[in-house]
Amino acid sequence: MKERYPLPCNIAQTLNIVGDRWTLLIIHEILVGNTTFNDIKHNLETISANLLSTRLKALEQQGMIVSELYSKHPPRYQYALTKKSKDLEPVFHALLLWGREHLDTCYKALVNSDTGNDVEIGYYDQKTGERIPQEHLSVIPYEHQT
Amino acid sequence: MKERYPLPCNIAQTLNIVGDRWTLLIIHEILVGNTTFNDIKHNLETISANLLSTRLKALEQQGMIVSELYSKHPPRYQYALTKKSKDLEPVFHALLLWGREHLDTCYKALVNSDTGNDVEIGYYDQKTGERIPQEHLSVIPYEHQT
DNA sequence: TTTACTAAGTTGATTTTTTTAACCTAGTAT
DNA sequence: ATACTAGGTTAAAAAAATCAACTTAGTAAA
Repeated sequence: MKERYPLPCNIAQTLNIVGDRWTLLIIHEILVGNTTFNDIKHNLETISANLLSTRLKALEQQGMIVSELYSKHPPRYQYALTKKSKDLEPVFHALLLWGREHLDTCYKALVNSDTGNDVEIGYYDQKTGERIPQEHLSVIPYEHQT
Repeated sequence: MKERYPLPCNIAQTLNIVGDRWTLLIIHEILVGNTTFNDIKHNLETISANLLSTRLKALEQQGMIVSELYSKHPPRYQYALTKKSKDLEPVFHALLLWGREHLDTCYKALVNSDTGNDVEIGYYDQKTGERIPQEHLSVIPYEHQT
């Protein structure tokens, strides 16, 4: 595995996996239910077949997706997300909300289906469940396992 | 402006602005306080000077950063984030947390500075302030302004 | 006052990635 | 028999990124 960003940083290392052109959009298509090669290809409109093929293979190698034969005769595949890529949802939501705020033309909103109100991202203490104000967030070095 | 991803999707349009190689990492460097050309360059290690130069110009055109002369003699510039790019913080936090969970070697953690506990991303209703469980989140089309 | 060094880049050549376009193999449908 | 669809592959061309050298203006040291 060649590393594009050889930096000791979660963000850089995460982008080594999902930061290639089209990759996040491909995962997002599968997430919203477009599971076959052509579904994805048609929805992403301008992606080329060979690049989609390359990306799907790389994602499978990374354990981000699995491909399964859903029809033997004729052979037809469909792609499914693993937990690893489903866990990107907050990234997608964060990008969507940024777009809602800052794009000239916004296409989607994230709402509370109970109230119809707009949703915002917040930070919560994993143990106490309490909401944490921005000022109390702290990025700390994490001594890692070898 | 040539659009890389010509799709009616907040995520694609947002990635048209910040999805180019190195771009998010450059913004992140400025966010953590590395404000001069060489600060950024040295911290990103393998980025080339011309690409950094190109990206900074594009980001300035997009209103993501501003450059200011901080020394007239000799002329020295430093880059600062605008609200537009500061609002990417949830994206960075989401990427960091994904890395914390899924990278083989994780470098950083996001904690509650009061308790030292790990932080997780959650969603709350903009009006009521209540926390919203995943199942009640809904992405809806947003009729946009011309 | 020549030499070396730093900040903040620019320029041009090379390499890597992406895109474009054509092609392929099964199987289906008409 | 002909056309069409799913799910790709291959090769060539174009675009983007990297590498290496160079620039300009100022500072510092000998």
